[in-house]
Amino acid sequence: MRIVVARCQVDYAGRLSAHLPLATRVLMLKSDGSVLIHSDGGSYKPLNWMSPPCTVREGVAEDGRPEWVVTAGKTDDTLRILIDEVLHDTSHELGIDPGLQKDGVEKHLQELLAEHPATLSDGLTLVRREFMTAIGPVDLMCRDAEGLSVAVEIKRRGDIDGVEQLTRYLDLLNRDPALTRKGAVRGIFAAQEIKPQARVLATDRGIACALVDYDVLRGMDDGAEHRLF
Amino acid sequence: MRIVVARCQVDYAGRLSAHLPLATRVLMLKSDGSVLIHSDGGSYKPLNWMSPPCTVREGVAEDGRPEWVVTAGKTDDTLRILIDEVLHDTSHELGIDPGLQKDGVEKHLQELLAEHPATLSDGLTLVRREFMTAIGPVDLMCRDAEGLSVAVEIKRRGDIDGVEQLTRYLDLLNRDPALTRKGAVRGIFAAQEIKPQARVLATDRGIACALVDYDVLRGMDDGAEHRLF
DNA sequence: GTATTAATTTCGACG
DNA sequence: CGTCGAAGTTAATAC
Repeated sequence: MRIVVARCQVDYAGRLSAHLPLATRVLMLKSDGSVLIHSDGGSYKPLNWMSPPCTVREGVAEDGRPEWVVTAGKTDDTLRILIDEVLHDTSHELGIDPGLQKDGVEKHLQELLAEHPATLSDGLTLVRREFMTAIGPVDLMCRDAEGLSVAVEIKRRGDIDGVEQLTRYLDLLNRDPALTRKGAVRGIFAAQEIKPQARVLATDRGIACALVDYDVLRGMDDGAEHRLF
Repeated sequence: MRIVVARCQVDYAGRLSAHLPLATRVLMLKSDGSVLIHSDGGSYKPLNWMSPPCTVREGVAEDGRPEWVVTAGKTDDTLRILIDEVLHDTSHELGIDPGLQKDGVEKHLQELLAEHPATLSDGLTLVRREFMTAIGPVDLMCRDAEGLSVAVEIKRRGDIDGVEQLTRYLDLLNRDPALTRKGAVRGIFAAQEIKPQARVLATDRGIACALVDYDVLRGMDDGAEHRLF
């Protein structure tokens, strides 16, 4: 990993064209050839970058200033960094990283709701997780107290396309005589956060919305484990 | 901007929980308080980070090692960086960045197609760009050689949700007597790349697909400008 | 390897 | 200031 602080201009040509005027920035050159150009702000996204696999060629521009040309391996994307003044230049051996361990993403949410379906609607019991249909898997297929089938779509953030997805599933499921014997399949849209537009669309289509609290669910899970002893 | 290379452990608690085992990494501390933790690989995304606004508090862990605690302003997100050994530590004044100038995004695609609607379908002429409806603006509203209304949805990458979007527009537009006097409103799904599933869904719903070549369109635009002289 | 989906998405525009 | 849609999205996972 090489870290350079330099006054520079940058031009990118590839899927789009982009230009960075002369200013002081941090250039990160990773060992896989990838390059990141960071300013002192924004967020984790660099102002410009080149994704691996790619190679950096250090050359000299017409006016004699150093110019680094980064080219992608497969595509014809090109990143040109014209160096005006180098303020800092160091290299460090980092080694390979063991990587990030995550907990609390959508998969975990689905696991917890599969164990506690009644938190979505009273009397709900799980029939199957990842219930396969011709157009994809329904997150949870349940049955309510009256024996009616209920399809549950789970999102971390409930957006309009999640409602569309559940609608497609319901359209298909309601053509299945085995599922609709006692009545139409109901839909529940479950998420930690539901956008207003998504809620409106869901309600309009007769789909119930359920807000999910991950911490509460995890707490219930602990309780269940305790009761086993 | 402060750049630190250190052997460290990291723990994040917030929207999810995440952990990074002990390893050597690059820590970027931006002047707005945000922190990026980079390894020597991956892509432009850091292994872990904290978005601004946030504040870094440099403290000491129970065992005496330095521990940096980054807390978000509004939420209760917390990032803990336990420092095992500092290998490098420098600060640099970067100043505010003039920012990135882009060219070639969806807006430009829409501008070019508005000038050359016939490339989508023979005899097509533009009625209006950003034609407003109750559920949002239709990218291009056109008329074909027979005088029928044609709604065009433009995407850089044509995905299934783009087809859903156009379908919603068409449902609404086809209830407008002024538009449907000569017949139903047709739909054209235009994109630089159309995913197979999106194409199938569009075709199934009677929506035409049109592949758009940005470079060719830009070329036509140049030609048009030349012909003015 | 390809295609689909989630993401601590981030970022910009618009009402 | 929230909401909505695009992004050079990237990254993981299923097929």
